[in-house]
Amino acid sequence: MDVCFSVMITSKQIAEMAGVSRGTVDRVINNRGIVKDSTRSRIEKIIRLLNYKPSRAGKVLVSHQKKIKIGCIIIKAPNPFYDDLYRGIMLKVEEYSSYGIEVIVERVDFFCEAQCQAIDFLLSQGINALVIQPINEPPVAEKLVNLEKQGLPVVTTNTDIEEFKPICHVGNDFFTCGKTAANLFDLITEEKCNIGIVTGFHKARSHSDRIDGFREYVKDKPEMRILAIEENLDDDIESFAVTRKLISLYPEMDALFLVAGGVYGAGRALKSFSGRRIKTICFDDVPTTRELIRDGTILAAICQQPVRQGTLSLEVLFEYLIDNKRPEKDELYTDIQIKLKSNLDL
Amino acid sequence: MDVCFSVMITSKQIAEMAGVSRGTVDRVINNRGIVKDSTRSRIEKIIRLLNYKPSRAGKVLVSHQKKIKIGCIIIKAPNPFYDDLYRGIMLKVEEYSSYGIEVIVERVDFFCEAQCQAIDFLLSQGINALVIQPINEPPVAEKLVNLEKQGLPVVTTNTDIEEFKPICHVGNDFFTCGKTAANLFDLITEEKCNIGIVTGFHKARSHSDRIDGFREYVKDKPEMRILAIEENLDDDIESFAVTRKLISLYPEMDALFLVAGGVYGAGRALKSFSGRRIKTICFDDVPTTRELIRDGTILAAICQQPVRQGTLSLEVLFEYLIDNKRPEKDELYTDIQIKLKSNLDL
DNA sequence: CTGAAAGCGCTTACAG
DNA sequence: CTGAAAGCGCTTACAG
Repeated sequence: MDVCFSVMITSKQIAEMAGVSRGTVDRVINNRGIVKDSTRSRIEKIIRLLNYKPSRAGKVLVSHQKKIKIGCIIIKAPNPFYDDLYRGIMLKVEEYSSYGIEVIVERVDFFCEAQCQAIDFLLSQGINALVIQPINEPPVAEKLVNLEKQGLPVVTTNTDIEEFKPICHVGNDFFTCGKTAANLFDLITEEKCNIGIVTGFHKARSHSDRIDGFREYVKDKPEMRILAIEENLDDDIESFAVTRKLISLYPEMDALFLVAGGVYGAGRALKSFSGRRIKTICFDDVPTTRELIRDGTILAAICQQPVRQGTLSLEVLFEYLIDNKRPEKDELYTDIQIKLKSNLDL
Repeated sequence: MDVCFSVMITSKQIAEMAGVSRGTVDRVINNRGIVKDSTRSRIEKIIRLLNYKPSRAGKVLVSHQKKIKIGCIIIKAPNPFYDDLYRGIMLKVEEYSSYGIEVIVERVDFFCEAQCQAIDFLLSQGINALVIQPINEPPVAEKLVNLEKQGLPVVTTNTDIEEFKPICHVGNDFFTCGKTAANLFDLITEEKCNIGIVTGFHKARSHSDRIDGFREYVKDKPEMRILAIEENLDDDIESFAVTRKLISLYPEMDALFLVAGGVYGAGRALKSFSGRRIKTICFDDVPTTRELIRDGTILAAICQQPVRQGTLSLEVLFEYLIDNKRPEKDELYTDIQIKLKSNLDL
């Protein structure tokens, strides 16, 4: 029988053992102020010996005297995917507000200027840290670079931005997502398929990364052929049109890879060709997609845990502000989940 | 632009506004002691108005005066799956010990008596709550029933036990797991397959639930045929033997469903028939299985997030002890994850 | 270079 | 029925 006990040590105990005050122990632990070398090493030895870890609760309580504020900026758009990210953030907002940490959440339109304004507004509110789902434009990057210069930690969530390095990016490994999609096509078509691809924007990195990952996988599979790639601008009407075009143009097409938005429109297009059987895989779990999976139009969705992305982003900043700890990696990826009809509802 | 502010309210503020002491506010919030009806309703109104939520940090700090102890009993066995559950538990143990909550973790052999002894030991240590991965035997159930009678909350994790109702069971929906396996076979075999099944124990509920879920899915698919079900007693050597037997006995077998342990043994059997191509799906992500997925012997593993099961179990008890809050559901299921070669390493 | 005191938000005896 | 005080573990001025 293996037993493991965990007992709590407090800074008071450390202080008593070292024959000093708690203030001095604090100075050693957090490297503030000057401590005589001999006392410092005596205290450090005891800390190591007892594996002392300061109480989170105590720290949080003190932090309340500092009136910590965290700002969040996420994109406002009719896509219910964004609601999940928002939900994840709000879960933590509630928790943290009970910890005495104020959070200000802004949902802004998909415009560069709107996002810049939101940043300025949050600054005027005196935030100490920022979570942002950034629009990939130079003016936004510039503002973020300035924030970090002022020592204000920034976490980017869900999407990345060039020309700026946050303390941590929380998101999804788009390349591996694309590879996973190809892996799944491989299995469900027994390595032989003629694939049509409908992407959102050629220029959107998240979309092109998924396609790159997909290509990486199929490059060793001569019988998995990519017929064509079309753009749907993440728009359902456009998606309907280009998907129909692909299906008519390529009678041999038996697989459809939906890289981005417009899944509903593509689904409608698929249904309008009732004679054709086209195996389809898409990304992200939104209500209209669920419906298409249930009725068999789409076989699988590859999902990225948007709720988790929201909560994780705030957790990173919490650790940074309260425990003064940077995340271990500068990229934190959520799981790549494959959802079929059977494991859709959980 | 939508903005959402979250500001913290304290019991001190409530007290001031209601013109009472913090003690009285506490009495109202936690229903302890008697409060004059008029003061109570005045305080309650303010609490509702400001949406007051007591500070977690404050509560945790107070709880330290009560010396809370949580006991954990998990099964000790050479299966690395159990190490993941242990790891999940240890993650929270570290966190909670910094909160002043003591946790005692015991890993005990897969024997009814060993588990009963472990329960007695933890009781003698004065635990206030228990997490257990129970062995499904009446003596264990009896002990657990007694604990709950004494008001000691119990959470079962990973596996269930009959004749005892915990405040919450954290685990996996085995039935839906089985359905998902069948769904995946459906996709990768284009609805036509002759399936051999190798289970662990016919009597183990988790194993038979998976098979029931599987059957539920294939019952509408006349071309997905189950050829036979064999037991491998979760043992690799036995697994090797029965898998070989199935493959030789059924030349038409082109799919293999591995329901429980012994995946490595079954993998070796598959490799020994190099001429046959048998599509194989199994459960759980352990090192030997990863190897078989990488080399293509196994196409997919359906996984149950054992680490998450460990952390979640302790989180439930934490909420119960600190916030006096029961979990919303009495069954908390972790996600059903499908892992292929491409999304195995994350 | 170091210590004593006050305070973060909550609950727990105790006093009235 | 209600209030004042002490204390949980930590950090922050302030004093020496």
